[in-house]
Amino acid sequence: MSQRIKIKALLESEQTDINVTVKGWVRTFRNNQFIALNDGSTNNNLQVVVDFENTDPALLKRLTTGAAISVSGLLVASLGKGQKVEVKAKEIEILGDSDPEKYPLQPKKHSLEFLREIAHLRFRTSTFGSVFRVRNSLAFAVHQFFQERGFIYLHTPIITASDAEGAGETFHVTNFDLLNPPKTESGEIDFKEDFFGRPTNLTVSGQLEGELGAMALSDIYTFGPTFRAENSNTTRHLAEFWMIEPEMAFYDLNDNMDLAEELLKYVIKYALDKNAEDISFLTQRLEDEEKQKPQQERSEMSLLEKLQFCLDNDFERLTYTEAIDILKESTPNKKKKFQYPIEGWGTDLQSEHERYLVEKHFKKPVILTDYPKQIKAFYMRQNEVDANGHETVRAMDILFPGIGEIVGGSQREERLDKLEQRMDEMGIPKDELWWYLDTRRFGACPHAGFGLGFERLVQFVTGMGNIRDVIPFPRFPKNAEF
RNA sequence: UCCUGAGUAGCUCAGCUGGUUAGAGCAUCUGACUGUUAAUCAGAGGGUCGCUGGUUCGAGCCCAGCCUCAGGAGCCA
Repeated sequence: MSQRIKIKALLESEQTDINVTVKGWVRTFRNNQFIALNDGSTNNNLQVVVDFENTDPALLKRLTTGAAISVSGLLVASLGKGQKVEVKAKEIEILGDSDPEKYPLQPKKHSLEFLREIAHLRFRTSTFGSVFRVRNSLAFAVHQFFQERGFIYLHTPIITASDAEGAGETFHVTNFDLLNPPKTESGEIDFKEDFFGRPTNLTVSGQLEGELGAMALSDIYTFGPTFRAENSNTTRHLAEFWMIEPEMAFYDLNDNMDLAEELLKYVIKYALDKNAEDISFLTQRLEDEEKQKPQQERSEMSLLEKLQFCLDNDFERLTYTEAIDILKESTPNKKKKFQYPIEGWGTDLQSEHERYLVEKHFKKPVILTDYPKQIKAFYMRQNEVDANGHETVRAMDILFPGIGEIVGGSQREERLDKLEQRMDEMGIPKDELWWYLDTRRFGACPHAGFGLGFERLVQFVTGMGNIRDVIPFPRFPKNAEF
């Protein structure tokens, strides 16, 4: 018996009239003779032709949607129009039956909402097959990008006692009996008795530890899961998501922006090359979906065009202050179309403002820098006070069309006195972060880094509207199934 | 968490101003056909109308509470 060949390789094969063995899952069985077989190696199905007149009817009945089968036969040029080659089956073995009365996936269109409820089976659909092949390519490309540039992949802890954002809602980690935790004499929970001897939580970011690595290895990156216990119910938030966080010694904010832009273009290019068929399928899927919408809400560019456009154009870079000026003078602001009118300098931009800048004004990815100090984290490097008395920090956010903030980063504050002063102002406990402050005591140097939300990147490249559809098993409020 | 909308067959939905046996398309099953591309044609089966309570002679429809989902907002990646 010939060895099993994956369908992707088989469809690309130049040879015909050879014996092959393929294994996969039945998508459809048409006309009692045509099996559309898929094994996940490609979005395309292989057509297997069954000689139904000389095949046991009992076997034909078991060729149902979802069944796992093994087929041996002759690879031949197809007589039909939909495909170049097909396999004339000589031998079919049912490896796993699939009861059509109970199998939830039908040979028809399903809503993404329904498929989310059967996330364990949705990999078997064309859409999710493509999404997760693209996700895989993007993850690989991230590693390749950094490895080519001599970055060290650093594993930062999942369980930590620190909270990098200062205020992010965290998931607690404990092995206490929650109904009966040890108490101190004053009646409070006694964390000295807990597993780690102190309160701990799942990490919200590997940044602080990443900085420690960069202060010796020069260029590091992390790529791992992070956790936020925020009750966010949106198409852009998850309780468990993957983040890429490079941290570079001797980088300033411009170097940081250059690297981030280069990374994004590199991984998008990689996916476009590697997953051309998947992205073309997803482009078509999105187009079909957009046809349902009124003309005004449809996007001007197709998914493929959007990705190509992103590669071909420099991201627009401007300061927060410049952005405020543009927004102040913008038509929607003057016509009072913004739900939150631009009042003046100092408040954070709302989603509608970011969308205006990216989707209407510049019509391309935008990097905003130098945000007001008050709305950003303690570790961002402080700028000199400007002529208008504005206090800003060396922060940068990359905004993408349809996604919003995809990257957030900054040049870090390396000056111990400035950093401590800021921590005091913001009520960050210095004693708990003694190890972080040590990097400013011993051989401090200018450095910078950013965080890239991996799922938001996958959303952008696949065109999927809901972030819950670009991670295999999404974690969000009231849901931890699978 | 807030705002808006939704929850009716396996899926996608319709169901009027409250009225007696709750419908369609697709899927499934049975039969026919056999080079199909989400095959086609004929027929059949399939429902705790999200849950709990209330109003009413009578509730899928009205009211209250709860649950879940979707879109938007906030928080952010």
